[in-house]
Amino acid sequence: MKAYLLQMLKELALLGAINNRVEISSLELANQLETSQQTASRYVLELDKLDLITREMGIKKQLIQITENGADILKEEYMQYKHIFELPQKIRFDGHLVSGMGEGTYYLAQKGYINQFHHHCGFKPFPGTLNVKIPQIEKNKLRLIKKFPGLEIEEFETTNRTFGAVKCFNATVNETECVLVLPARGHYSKILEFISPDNLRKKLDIKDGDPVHIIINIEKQIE
Amino acid sequence: MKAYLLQMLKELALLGAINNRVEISSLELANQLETSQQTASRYVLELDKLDLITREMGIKKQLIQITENGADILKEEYMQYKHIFELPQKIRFDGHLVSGMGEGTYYLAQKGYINQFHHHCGFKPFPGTLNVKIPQIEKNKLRLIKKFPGLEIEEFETTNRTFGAVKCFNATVNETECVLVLPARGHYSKILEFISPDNLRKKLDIKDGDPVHIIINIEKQIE
DNA sequence: ATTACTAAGTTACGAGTAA
DNA sequence: TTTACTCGTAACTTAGTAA
Repeated sequence: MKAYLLQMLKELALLGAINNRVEISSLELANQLETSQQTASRYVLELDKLDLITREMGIKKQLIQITENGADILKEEYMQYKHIFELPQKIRFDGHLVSGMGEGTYYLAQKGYINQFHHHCGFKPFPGTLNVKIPQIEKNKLRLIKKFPGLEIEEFETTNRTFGAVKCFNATVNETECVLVLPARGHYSKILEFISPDNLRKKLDIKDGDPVHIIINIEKQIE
Repeated sequence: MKAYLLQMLKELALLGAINNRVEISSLELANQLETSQQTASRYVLELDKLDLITREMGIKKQLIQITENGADILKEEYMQYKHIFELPQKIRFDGHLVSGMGEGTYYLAQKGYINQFHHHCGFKPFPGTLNVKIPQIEKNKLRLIKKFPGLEIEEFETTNRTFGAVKCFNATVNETECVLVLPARGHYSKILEFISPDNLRKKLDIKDGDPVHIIINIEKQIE
């Protein structure tokens, strides 16, 4: 997202456009942003196109309201600032247990991962990940987590293929300590994968669909 | 300030550059910001020129630290987001009493102001403002206050000159209710002016140099 | 490896203006 | 009054490089 559009979105939020439609002309917006009416108008059109705001044409002025997508972007921004100025905090997710397709087992059978996990985390992971699906709305938290260094497990190659780098964060699932593993690059999945020396599914005594509460510690690194 | 520079400044803050020098190459910054190495390099130069960061050239990479000016800008941004998502909050200042140059008395002798104050605030202001000097570091709070609508007293003209619009906010000075008056446009002064139906200086029993504690209510409008 | 210059390409801006 | 188009110009970006 372009930085200048974020600026405008924030301005609209300050004017109360998150929970209400706000009646504001492009000229008024231009004055707030110290730009021209034309540019403000263009920004509004761009935000609309990106589905970050909705517009209706009022009798004279336009009525603008920020969409959920738009509010999500601002929330993420807010969380970033919070992390800059507030004490390091934990990030919470509510999700529910799902079955992996066995990929976890496949990956955790790779020596390249096992050895690095053992070296950095001090345990040999149970062969298989605990998979938790998180709601779409939490995706901004995920993006935030990825901004933090965590503990990086380097990529490696076998004779067959390359295994990408992953990032690890200390976490708890239903108050039980374990380690979140995220791909270091690439896209966001709605499935979080956790590893542990134990069989987490048994230890937690949970089955598919059960709600789980996750806390990710983004500050303290493993070891 | 340009929106894209703010973005970079925030990125540096997330990397811990507010309280420490951070060793980071322009290429690494470029990857974080999803732009080119050249652009990241240019941003760094611009931020340095604006005195928002300091730089040293390390053995290979540059060492970057955010200056107080830079941190102030980020803090203000943070406060804006806070106001978007948190419950309306009051803004506090600590300052000390100073003498006006008699301008307050002059302005408050103008019918154009008196009538509008009376109409909107329900009282005839005591002829003279209470002037409080606030520290330089609080200037970002002032900028934030100005983002809120408050109650606007319109500009008016006399035969001699034009008197600019002002914004009013409910406030307390040492727990005594009064009204903050700020010029609606133009620059920030380090002197806050308060009006009240009473002679505040007598009512509060304070003299020049005495510390005063101010709370500004940016949400609730007068009447 | 770095940083950062130049030059050319791309995008954004806003005056003028229509609807 | 509005919103938003066109289009000339200003600003920003980046490939190619030098140091």
